Parts: sequence; C-alpha cells; structure tokens
Amino acid sequence: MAGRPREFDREAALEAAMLLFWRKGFAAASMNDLCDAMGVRSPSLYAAFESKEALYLAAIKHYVLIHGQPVWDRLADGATAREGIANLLAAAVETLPKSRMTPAGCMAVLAAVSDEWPAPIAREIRKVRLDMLGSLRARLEAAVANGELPATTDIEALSRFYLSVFQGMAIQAKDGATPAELKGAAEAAMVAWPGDD
Amino acid sequence: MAGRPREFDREAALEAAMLLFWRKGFAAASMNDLCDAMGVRSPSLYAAFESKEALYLAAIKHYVLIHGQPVWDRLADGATAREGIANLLAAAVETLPKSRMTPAGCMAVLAAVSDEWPAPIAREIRKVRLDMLGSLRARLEAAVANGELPATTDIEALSRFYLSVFQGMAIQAKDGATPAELKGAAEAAMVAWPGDD
DNA sequence: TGAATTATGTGTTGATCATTACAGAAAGAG
DNA sequence: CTCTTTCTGTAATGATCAACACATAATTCA
Repeated sequence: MAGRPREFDREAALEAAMLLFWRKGFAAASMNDLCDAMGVRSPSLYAAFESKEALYLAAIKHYVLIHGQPVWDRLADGATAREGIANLLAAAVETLPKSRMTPAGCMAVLAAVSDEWPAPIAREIRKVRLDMLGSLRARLEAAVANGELPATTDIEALSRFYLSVFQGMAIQAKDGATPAELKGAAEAAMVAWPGDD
Repeated sequence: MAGRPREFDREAALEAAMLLFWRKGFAAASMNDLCDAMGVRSPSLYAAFESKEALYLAAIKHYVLIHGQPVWDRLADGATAREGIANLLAAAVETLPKSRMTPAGCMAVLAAVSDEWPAPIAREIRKVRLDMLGSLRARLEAAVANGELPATTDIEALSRFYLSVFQGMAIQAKDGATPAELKGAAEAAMVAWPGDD
C-alpha cells in the first residue's frame, strides 16, 4: 500500500473535536471551528472522518471511553452498592465542574436534549444515557441478590433517583456550580439510601 | 393612532413559537419553521417581535409564566416545607412527560445547555434556573426559621439536591420516562428529608 | 374624501454552512 | 525514474438562514 502519509495525529484531532462538541454542541460547532481546533483543513478532515455527523459519533464514543468510563467504573468500587454509588457521585463532583482541561458538565447529559439533532446522534446519545440507568440498575440488583438490600427494594425507582441526581448535577455544573456545591447535593442524596436512619 | 389592524393573535402566535422552541431549541427552530407554526409571514413576525432572539426571550418569558409558575407555586402548598417540596416534585411528575399539548421536559432546563446560544438568551435561561434554586432555598430557610427544621440544616446542600432531582427528571422525561417512572424517583428523593427514619 | 399610519405578501439579500472539485505534493512499488 | 496512491491546500458549490425592501391593502383621524 502506497500513498502520502497523514500529517496530523488522528487521536489528537479527535480529542480536539470532542472538546469543541462538548462545549458547543453539534450545530454550533461549525466545520470551520472544528478545522481550526483540530489544526486540519476540511478535505483532510473529511478524508479521515467521513462527515460532521460521523465525526460527532466518533467524538462521543471517545468521550464515553476517556471521560465517562472512569467515572462510572467507580460504581464497582467499594464493598457495597451504597459505597459504589457514593463513589460514583464523588467522582461526578470531581469531574463535572469546569476545569483547565475540560468543559463543564457531562457531554452525554447535555447533548441532544432538543429535537433535530441528526437522528443517528440522538439515538446514540439516548443509548448512552440509558446505559447509565442500566449500570445503576445492575449494581442495585446485585445488592439485592447478595442480601445487602431487602428483596422489596424498588430498584427501578432507586436507580432513576440516583440517575436524576447525577444528571441534575451535570446541569448545575454547566451553570457554574463548584465542587463544594455539588458535594452537598451528592451527600444529601446518599441520605436517601434505603434503611438508613 | 391609526394603521391597519394586525390580522393574527399575538398571544396565540407566541404560544406556537414557544412550543416550537421548547421542542427544537433556538438554532434548530428556523424562521421558516416558526412562520409556519405561527401562521404568520416573516415581515409581520419581525414587526411584532423585533428579531428571532427577541422572540425567543418573549417565548421563554411566556413559558415561565404559563408552565413554570404553576409547578413552582406548589412549593408553597402544604403546611410544611417537606409537603411543599413533595408537591413540587409531584407536579413535575405530572407535567414533565410529553403530553398531547406539550413537549417533554422543562424548556428552561433543556435550553442553553451548550455554549453559543446568543448571550442574552443564555443569561436569561441561567437566571431562570438560578431562580429555581432560590425558590427552594427560600422555602427551606422559612422552614428553619419557624423551627420546622433544625438550625444546623445545610440549606445550600439540600436545595441543590432537590434542584438536581428536578433537573434530572426533566432530562429523563425528554428521554421518554413515563409519569410512573418519574414518580419513583421523586418518592425516593423525599426519603432524604432530614431527620426522617 | 384624503392624508397618515400600520399591516400584509412576494421576493430578495448577504452571510454562513457542510461538502467537494481540482491541482499539486509526498510517499511506496516496479 | 515513473506510476499509482493517498494526502494537502485553495477555492468553489449549492443550500439554508435571518432579516429586509418594496409595493399593496386596511384602518383611523381630520
């Protein structure tokens, strides 16, 4: 196989695109903005990523892998489901506020929250958010299975509740909430753990 | 004052614009879409509302008055702050899911959640969301003042917590959660009320 | 009636957008 | 070196967008 070698780093360019999409959303991040941020001219960009839509899908996949996974993996940390969820929320407190490296909020929570993003993107984002619910549900089911929580526990309600807290924290982070402010919300949420008194 | 009378109902047109902005957001609702939805040609629209941006500001103001206020007024319903917040969340359960008349979610929670909405709109929406926090804070402060809650209550944490629940419920409603599903989350949240056991 | 005023409808304007045509450059294969 | 292949840069393409110009119609006031 021959051909002139690519002159830019595909991973670094994808990272730059992800950051711009994260901050601006899909429509507001124009191909011009993206080219500037990625340090690539549009024909090279199209050759490497196919289309703006495909670029977004690659970016959100990159986001989930690099930023989402480490936070949601904390669910498995700790001996109990209670500790796991506390760890998840603690990780959210640390990562949701704007930092020197990352925009505020969770890219997957803030995206495709209005109609008429391209349908494939809306589908994918929705899937990511439903996966969050699935992760919580699975952790709670395991806790019921091993007797940590009573069999009467309303798993559906509890997982939707903690998902609400996480997603609401993402909105507040976007509005400028500090880690200390989010920490208060997270700790208040843990008081709702079943059987506590 | 003379002049040809307006042939369309300004309030009805504003209502239609609000519904479209609610569903699509600012950028995705084109002036063409808006004209169609409002039943008005663009020059009449500009004469009545100045610009797309001013139209959005009028629409969000209309939303807060017509849809937001009734829900947040429930905070004052009931003898205690606990009842007030339970009533607020119950109203959210009823109104957030998509209905025959309204799109899913809360227009103010779902809007301006990415950068580069026009700055005046971002400012206004942010103010609406901060007002939600202020309403919760005020209700909790009153509860502490009249001895309903201990003076040691962390009002800041508790109001941010319930705001998280509300905002997270709005996201889940947008993703298709049913009233029954949201009700579970709301009731789980009330378990976190201080001093309950 | 007629002058002043304000609405409506058609059609346009300049800007911005995502995408691509084309020509030149850089590599490997023979 | 020459051919093929793949990348890069310039500059265009057609589409869509918000906003408006202009002529016409409807109303009030004098």
